[in-house]
Amino acid sequence: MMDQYNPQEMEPRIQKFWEDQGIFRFKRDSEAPVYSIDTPPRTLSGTIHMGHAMSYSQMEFIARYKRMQKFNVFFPMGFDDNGLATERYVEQKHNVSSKEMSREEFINLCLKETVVGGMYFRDVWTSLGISCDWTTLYSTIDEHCRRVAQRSFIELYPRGKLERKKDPITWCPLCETAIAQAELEDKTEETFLTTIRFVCEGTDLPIATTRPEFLAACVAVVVHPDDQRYKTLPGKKATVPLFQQDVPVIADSRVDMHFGTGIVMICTFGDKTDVEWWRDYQLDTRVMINNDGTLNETAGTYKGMTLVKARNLILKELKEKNLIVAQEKIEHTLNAHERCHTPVEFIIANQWFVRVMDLKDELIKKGEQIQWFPEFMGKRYESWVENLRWDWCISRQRYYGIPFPVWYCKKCGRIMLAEEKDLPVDPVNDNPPHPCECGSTDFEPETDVLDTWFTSAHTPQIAARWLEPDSMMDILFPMSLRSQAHDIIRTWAFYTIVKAFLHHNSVPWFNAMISGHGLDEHGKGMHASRGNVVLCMDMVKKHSADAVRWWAAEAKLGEDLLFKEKDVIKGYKLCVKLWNASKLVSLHLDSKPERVDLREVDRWLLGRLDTLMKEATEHLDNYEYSRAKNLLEQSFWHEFCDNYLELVKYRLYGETDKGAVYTLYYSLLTYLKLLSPYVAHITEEIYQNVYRQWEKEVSIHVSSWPTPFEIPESEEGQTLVDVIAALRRWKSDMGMPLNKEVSRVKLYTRARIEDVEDIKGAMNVGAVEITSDPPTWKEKVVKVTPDYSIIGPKFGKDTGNVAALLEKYAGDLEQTPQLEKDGFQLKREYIVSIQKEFYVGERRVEVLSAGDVVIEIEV
RNA sequence: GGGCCCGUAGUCUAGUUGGUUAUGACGUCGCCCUUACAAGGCGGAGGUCUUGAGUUCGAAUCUCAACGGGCCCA
Repeated sequence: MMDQYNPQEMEPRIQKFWEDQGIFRFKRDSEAPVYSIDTPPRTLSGTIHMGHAMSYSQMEFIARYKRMQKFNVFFPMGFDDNGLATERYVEQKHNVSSKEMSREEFINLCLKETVVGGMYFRDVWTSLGISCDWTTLYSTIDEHCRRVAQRSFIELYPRGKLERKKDPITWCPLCETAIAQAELEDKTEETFLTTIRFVCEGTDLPIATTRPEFLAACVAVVVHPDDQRYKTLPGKKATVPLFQQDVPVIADSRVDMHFGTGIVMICTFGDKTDVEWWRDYQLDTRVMINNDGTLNETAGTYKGMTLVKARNLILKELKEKNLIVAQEKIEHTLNAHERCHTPVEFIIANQWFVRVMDLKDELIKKGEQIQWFPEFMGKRYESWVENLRWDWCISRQRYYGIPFPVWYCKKCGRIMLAEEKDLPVDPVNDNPPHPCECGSTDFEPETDVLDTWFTSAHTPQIAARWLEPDSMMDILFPMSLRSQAHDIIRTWAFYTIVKAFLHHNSVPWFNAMISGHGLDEHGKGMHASRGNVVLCMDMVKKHSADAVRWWAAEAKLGEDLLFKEKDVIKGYKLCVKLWNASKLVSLHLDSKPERVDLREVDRWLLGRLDTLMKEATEHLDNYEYSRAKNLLEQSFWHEFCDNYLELVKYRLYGETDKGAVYTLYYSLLTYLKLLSPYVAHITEEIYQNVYRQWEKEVSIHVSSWPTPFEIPESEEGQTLVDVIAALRRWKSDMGMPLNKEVSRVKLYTRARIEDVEDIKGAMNVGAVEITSDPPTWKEKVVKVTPDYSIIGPKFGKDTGNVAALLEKYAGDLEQTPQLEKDGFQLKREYIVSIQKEFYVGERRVEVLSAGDVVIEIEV
């Protein structure tokens, strides 16, 4: 029996039921086709807010839908607790610094937080009803993941795909580690553009720069080859002020002639383009900064200073020596580390790289083999790969990560890799497998750790237990779907494609569903620092998990969704409506109904549902869950509740109408199934209460996705629904109860109406007459409402007379837009409304229209 | 500067293989506690579909340009 909708009691009970029944377990031995999802492992951040709730809900809708399509759905879950994100979280939470504790101690603290965080995540996802298979749970620091990452390393190195080189890399001075190109973000900053006087063979050369502190590291100056001002310069030497080194003048068309003076200085290394030009022209290297950000001997008298301090002193010295030509304030964009927003520097150091620059063409081809939703996201991937200028740096000078399986021979410098049987290893604590070829047993362990992405690029393989005795790679890889947000196309998506290509010569997944972000009500990302975080758990407790999920389903694929609490409330209202409609239906079901002859209105509803099923299915097949949801919402609320339920009620009281019961049973079941991927709990509860006794599947979520009844949409049914709706509106306007008796109704129409029982029954009409003749009423204007806001100012004291004339000639004004009467110009627009009465002989009737039908009501 | 996405009532939004009167919700105003539901029902007001040009019998929809917003990369 259905009482009241009570999500607080019901949802946890339903979640426990799902878990107890193992509804979401992947079935290894099943014959059913597999649908696998490469899910994003959550990083440890201490909170799960509505943005996270949105993105996980979206893949969750697809998982539930595919399950009902009878796929054996693999929906794994993992935690990405390895790496900088965790380190920073732990440092902040415990107010410690990784540099001030022992490596061991810090790693243990991270591991402890990982366990705490993991439990929290599981609680939140469970309370939201995320239908992942918790038996698949992994963490990117666990033994299997360490083995996968290290195994990838020892496989790729001998194949020449990895390289250790002393090369410029982007360096985060705050995190004190190398980072990859993909981890940079743009940051706009206001700064000074200073024009400095260089000298070239006796003449002055004005060079504009935003970083005068890099003068000591200047190795070349560049002009545009077409720049008439500097036509003669390329090939000559320029002398750098203060430091007096001579540098070549180069011509390159990448120089913006119109920026500054049109001459650019190249330093090793002030920014990314410096590195690129240094590479292209094989320029000298004058490294000026140490890894701690201070200056070295190249900076001469500025040695030992920080960049900021040196900058001020250099500017001062330039000014004193009259070497500054101009200075202006400008906005410019620089590169910052996306995790801490610190502007990056460029240093040269020994680091490990994955050689992705060699693979660009093939990686673009792989991208083309993946179907992207929305389609344009594929172009984002492609343009990222096309524009790549750096190999992927995978060395991180951190602690909490997966170690490189590498030692270096102290005697001959050879690189020693771990052997596969020993993985995972920690070279700091473990010994190399055998002595070096040179005979030495004296080794230096690699103390850097691998970039987190080196591991999380393997999420499909990790979830599929690659290389383990229980590997499911053969049935799970490539995966069916990757679901992620667009901001990590250049990291997670890209790296995953790289790894799948290198190890399996394959795409990692066939489809990629790229979502937007869940933002706060002003369109800003949710961050603790902004104080705008709305926790998923709070909204679930306040409004129900289904309400939160309904909100999440609002987001169009690929687009951002703003959090507005009233939209969550909307989800709650839908649940209440669904609950109450189901309650009404359930009161009239006492057995599984047999198929019987249906009335036109029944055929209308089932025909509409057929269309709905086809459209919703098509949308879901294209991952357009929000379009399917919109159609469902409108059909359920308006067609089912407002129209069908209202007009079928009269058939439910008294003797059982088998057609009505049949239609209600299957239409409600269909709506429940179609809605179940979204509002998963309430649909399960109703299924269990109402349908489980007659339907064989243990849960609605493993029942079959509905298939059409193959009933064509009924035109006559549509006409009847329209007529009944018009009569309902009319009664409502008249302030009549819906069941108030109407003695007679006459329909003027050419539409086919053969059966008027539903009009009589639903609207309590004594007799219904149908004619295809045109109506022959006499019209009588009973009330004219003039627009006093127009005629008042216009006619002044004559307003009253004009109002009377408007009333008198209202009928004529309907035929012609204006008339002159008694010296007044009367216009149709002076009238707000004309109320008419219609008469058949002396009998007054009400007249309504509904589609092609004109309705005459005897009153 | 390059690439991509977007512009529809006060707000959010549907509709984009061209086809009558542009969808729904929130908000607002009015009426109604009709036995599933007042977190409900019915109705009203509110739109130059950013602007301009083009293609067409016909454009929110296609083309071009402009303006505005967003994201990514320089």
